[in-house]
Amino acid sequence: MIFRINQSAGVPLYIQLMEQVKHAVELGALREGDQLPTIRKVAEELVINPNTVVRAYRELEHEGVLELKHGSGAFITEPSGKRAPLIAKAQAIVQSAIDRLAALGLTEEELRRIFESQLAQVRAEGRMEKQKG
Amino acid sequence: MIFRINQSAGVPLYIQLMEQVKHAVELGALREGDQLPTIRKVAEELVINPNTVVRAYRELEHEGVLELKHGSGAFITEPSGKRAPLIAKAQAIVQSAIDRLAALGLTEEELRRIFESQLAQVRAEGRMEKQKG
Amino acid sequence: MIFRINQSAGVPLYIQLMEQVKHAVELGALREGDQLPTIRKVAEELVINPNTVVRAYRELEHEGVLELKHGSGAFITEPSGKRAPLIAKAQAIVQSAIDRLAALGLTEEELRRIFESQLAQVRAEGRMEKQKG
Amino acid sequence: MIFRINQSAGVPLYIQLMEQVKHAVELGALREGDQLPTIRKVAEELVINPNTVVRAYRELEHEGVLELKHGSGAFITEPSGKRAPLIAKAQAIVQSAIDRLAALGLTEEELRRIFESQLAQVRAEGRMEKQKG
DNA sequence: GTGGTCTAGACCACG
DNA sequence: GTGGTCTAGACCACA
Repeated sequence: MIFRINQSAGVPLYIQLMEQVKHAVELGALREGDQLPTIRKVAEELVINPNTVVRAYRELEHEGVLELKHGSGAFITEPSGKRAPLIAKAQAIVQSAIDRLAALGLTEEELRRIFESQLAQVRAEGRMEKQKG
Repeated sequence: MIFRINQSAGVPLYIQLMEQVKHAVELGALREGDQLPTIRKVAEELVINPNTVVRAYRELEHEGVLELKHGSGAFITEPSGKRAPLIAKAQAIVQSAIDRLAALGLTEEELRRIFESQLAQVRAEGRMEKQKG
Repeated sequence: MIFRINQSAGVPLYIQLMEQVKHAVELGALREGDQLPTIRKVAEELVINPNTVVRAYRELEHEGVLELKHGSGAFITEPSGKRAPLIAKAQAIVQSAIDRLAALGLTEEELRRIFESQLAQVRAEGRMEKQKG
Repeated sequence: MIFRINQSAGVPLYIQLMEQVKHAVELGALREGDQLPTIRKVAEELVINPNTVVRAYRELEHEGVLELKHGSGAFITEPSGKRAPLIAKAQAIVQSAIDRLAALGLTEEELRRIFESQLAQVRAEGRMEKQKG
């Protein structure tokens, strides 16, 4: 697992780290029992505050994605490899939609706004899962 | 123009106001030269502090969406009514994609993560507009 | 006397009007006793609030540049045509300096900042006139 | 970086702060990556409200001069040290012109008006940079 | 510790 | 009546 961050993206660093772990888990790149790099190592590589990595790992632990074992490290807990094909399919759908939207000449910000507003609609209609299922 | 806010959404109020103005402009509901409700009126209607509205209007001014005229009011500057049909088409595309994704049983958060990661890819490949065109 | 204004320059409209009258007086285009266009006429031509013109004329009256005569109009009071050649010389000096600065590739904002900071220095050293002399 | 303000200059405090940061950047006194004093420290030193400093910093962020990093501070973004000698030359030109003008017996206000009108001419003729280059 | 958001309300400047 | 600036101070989020 190698992390990449964007210091000036507006997105909190710990969120960026969390997303990457989740993404890797969803794709099956990280599986149950796999060990994540140590907090110290991640912080050194990215030249960020160790507390930031601690926070990312803590939040992931709360979400049940990984488990922090004192003195031995952080390990993936979720048995989620089976979702990989489903995620792949979803990616294809999203990719196709974005391609069509980009062809319309929309900017990224507009696209994001439309996405969020349509999503809000679906949410309001209760047609969306809230927990994994 | 009537504003609606959600005090407990985690999203800053001034951002919510900004989004609504932008959205209205994109849809053509607000056109160049249209006057927005005064800062005080908005603040009173929503029962929020006028400074919060000031901030939303000022940021929109920075983005070139509106112009604040001292002593006379806030006016839309962007000539963007013609984008309405384009936006409508984009909404249809997004809606359809979200429907298919929701049917797969994905959660909102997963969907958002996939959307952002595919978007990042398109951005990296330079296939996306940065400014309105 | 024909006025021109820039609604979105950030500079108050009444200041813009004042500047134009003063400039015309300095150049000798307006002389003692000359009548200025009526407030109503100016307001109609520029499509601005008559109060704005009133304010410009009032401030100029305070500065002794013109005199408002009830029922008959606004008239230049200042006997300042003799400064015309001096102003012309000053314009030449400024023009030459600006040309050299523009050639250096400086932006307008940078130039203005440098101008103000050097001016502040001269002012601090007391080498500048405060009243006309 | 040490700030100085003039409470009774008519110029908004946040503008005064902005100018000083820009000036320091142009002169090379502040370089890319340099950290500015914290909002609270500036507010305490000048005995002004922290929000006023926030506004100055935020506007500078809009202009791309600095970057506010949540939780860690404000940092200069602009790579502009090489302009220092150019600015020094410009200052000399301006200083010389102002000296000659002051010798003519012009007041500060007249000088400023002439400066602005000649500048407007150069601008209209397109002989001036708009962006840094 | 940092910056980010928001409130409550004063006083000024512009049209 | 408009927007513009500033204060005093609370509470939250991030590193």
